[in-house]
Amino acid sequence: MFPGPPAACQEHGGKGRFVRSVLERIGDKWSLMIIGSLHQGPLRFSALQQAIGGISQRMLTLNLRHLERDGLISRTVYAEVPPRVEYELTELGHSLLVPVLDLVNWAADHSDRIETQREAYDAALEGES
Amino acid sequence: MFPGPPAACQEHGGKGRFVRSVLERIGDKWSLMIIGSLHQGPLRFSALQQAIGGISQRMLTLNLRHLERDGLISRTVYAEVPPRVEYELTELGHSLLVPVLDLVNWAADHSDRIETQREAYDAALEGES
DNA sequence: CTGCATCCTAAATGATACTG
DNA sequence: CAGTATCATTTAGGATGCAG
Repeated sequence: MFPGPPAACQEHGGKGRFVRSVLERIGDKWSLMIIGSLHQGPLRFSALQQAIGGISQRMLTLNLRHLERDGLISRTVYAEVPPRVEYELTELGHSLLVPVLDLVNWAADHSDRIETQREAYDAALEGES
Repeated sequence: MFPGPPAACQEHGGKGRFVRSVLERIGDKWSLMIIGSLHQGPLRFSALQQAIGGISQRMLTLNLRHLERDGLISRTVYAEVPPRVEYELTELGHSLLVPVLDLVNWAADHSDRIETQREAYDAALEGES
């Protein structure tokens, strides 16, 4: 399943085979934000789309299926009109929520510093050319 | 810079504007693994490529530039023959390392359970069709 | 060894229209 | 409302060749 011959994350014993695919899922463009958006409880499809902002209906659907496949979120359909579908973190998803929120908080705490770094980097490039 | 009109991660005050771009960088397919691979100290280009496994030269170069631009890693060129280039986490990168390693450890701890979930999900789909 | 440039393919994503 | 399906576009990614 993994192309490279050497271990992906050798620091975690021999079972690192799947660690990589898990990281790839977590490292999806939207997964972190989806999981983070569900931290306070279940949300329905449209609410989730609003909370994330900028994600298309198609991408949200696809990513939700992926996360559901991995057992990180659950999908509940209510037989009503109009139909209502709620997504919620599973127990497994909640355990992932802890490190994910740490990461989101880190991003929030350091976002302006990174912004500064980017500007400095870009400015230095202009000076070279 | 962000398409969606509503706040990206509203749970973090008004400065959530850049949080999203930071999360997108962190959520890059390779960034997590690159940062994780540097946790024990500096690595040169080829060593990094081996440690990650499966990443092409081009992608590694590009991702390293991105991380360098964000001030997360530093690039040091040694004037030798053959040339040697070492990449190392900056102070900012080290602070990110903490939550990143938590995430990697989570992935390692739960990879087999997720693998099971995936198989169950796929099996259930076959039963439907 | 490092890494940039180029070409080319595969995958991700957006827009739109349509269905239960 | 919550999708699915399709098409068109963009982007990521790999392969190769060349340069410092």
